[in-house]
Amino acid sequence: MCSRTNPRSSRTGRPRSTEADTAILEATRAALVELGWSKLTMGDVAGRAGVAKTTLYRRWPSKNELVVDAVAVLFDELEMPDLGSLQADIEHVVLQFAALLERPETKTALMAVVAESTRDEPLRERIRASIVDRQKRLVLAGRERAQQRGELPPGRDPMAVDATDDLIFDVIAGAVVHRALVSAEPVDGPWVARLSALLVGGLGAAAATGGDR
Amino acid sequence: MCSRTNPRSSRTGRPRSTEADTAILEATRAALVELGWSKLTMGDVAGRAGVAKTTLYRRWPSKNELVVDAVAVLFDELEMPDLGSLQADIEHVVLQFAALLERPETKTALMAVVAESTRDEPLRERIRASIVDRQKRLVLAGRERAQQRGELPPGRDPMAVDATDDLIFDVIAGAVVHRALVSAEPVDGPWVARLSALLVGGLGAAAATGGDR
DNA sequence: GCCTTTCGCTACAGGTCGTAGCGTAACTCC
DNA sequence: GGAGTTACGCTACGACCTGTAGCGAAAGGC
Repeated sequence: MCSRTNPRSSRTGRPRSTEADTAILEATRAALVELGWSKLTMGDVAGRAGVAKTTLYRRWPSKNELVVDAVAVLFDELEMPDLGSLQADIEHVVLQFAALLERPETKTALMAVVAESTRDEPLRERIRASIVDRQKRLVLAGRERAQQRGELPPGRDPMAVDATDDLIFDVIAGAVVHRALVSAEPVDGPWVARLSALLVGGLGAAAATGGDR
Repeated sequence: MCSRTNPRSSRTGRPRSTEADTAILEATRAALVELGWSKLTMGDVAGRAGVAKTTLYRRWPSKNELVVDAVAVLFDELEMPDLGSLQADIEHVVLQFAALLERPETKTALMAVVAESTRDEPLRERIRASIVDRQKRLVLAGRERAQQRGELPPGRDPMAVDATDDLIFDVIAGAVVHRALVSAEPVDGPWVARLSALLVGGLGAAAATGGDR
């Protein structure tokens, strides 16, 4: 009833078990691997994690949010070392992303939660914050490096730069997801080389003709 | 027991009601609009269509296949008029595809069935045959026209041409889907212009430097 | 020690799935 | 026109999952 401005956990009472948290998320990933998204149930996850079903519902409102959190941590692996050229940077990050999509947990979960998010705005925001933004940072970093190297012209209009970043991100992430999940073909070296060549060529052509428009 | 080589329906007995077929598919789309993928149930669809639940199960093994068939007919609208240039053709087909993705039926259903298909090979094949191939034909037609116009060099190696078609398809379809469903930003004129400029530039650059490799 | 919150457990109503069984309707072949 | 075959609507059913409620016990802060 008093001032509760401090969101730093609830100061009093029994604290939530962090072990339970990690056990639940781990159990969720295991269930995704074995059962897939559609056959995964809250009761099953609770059993695997060794906790009561009510404990899950105290932390996550539904399967959707639980799975998002369980998969999101996998995206921490994504890194962006400087490989010396824009094309090399693109190829490296695409292969990393593809490896993530090859894992059965993400393969079955990612599209499913995105599908759910088309009718659930808070869920979409959760996905954006914990998964999408994490990928987008890599695009930003790669573009900035390419500009410093002189491979891309320095952006004058910040709006146009943002729009280009958005476009590149949608093209790369979309193409990889579509290749891996819709076409169901391998995202391997040759394909990635073609994709990055197309992108680098397209960016170069755009810069040569009209710039950032 | 006798020879049943003729697959032209089953010759004897009461034929299946084609009215029921169309009513069910229409009811499925209506349910997708109102309820979305996850809350759509077989019983609900049966009620809307005015048929018994058992009638649904006699035709479709599960919700997945039913929804694929219900959404697939929408992709018949996709057409590919010759607009005179590769870039114009790309922009037109992308805007058409985007309009399809804006519809609530497809928005909620498409990603969901693809997610299911990652663990269901027959379902993936059904999606490929009734939805994906229908889109892919447009890419083929656009590429051939561009070659006839001289915008793209004639492909010598058929394997390389196929690979390029696949790449373009994954890039276009993937980018549009990602933009519309993941980024949740509008696929409007300016964005489409940027995307097609990137593609045309990339294809031109690839042709100029190394060709189809 | 008192208060607060979490935990595991059980039980429960509500809803969905997918099937079985029945009598009836529609159509083909003889 | 009758026999055979298949589809239809209807009801009922067991199995499963959801999400919540209520309980006593446990684990922290003050």
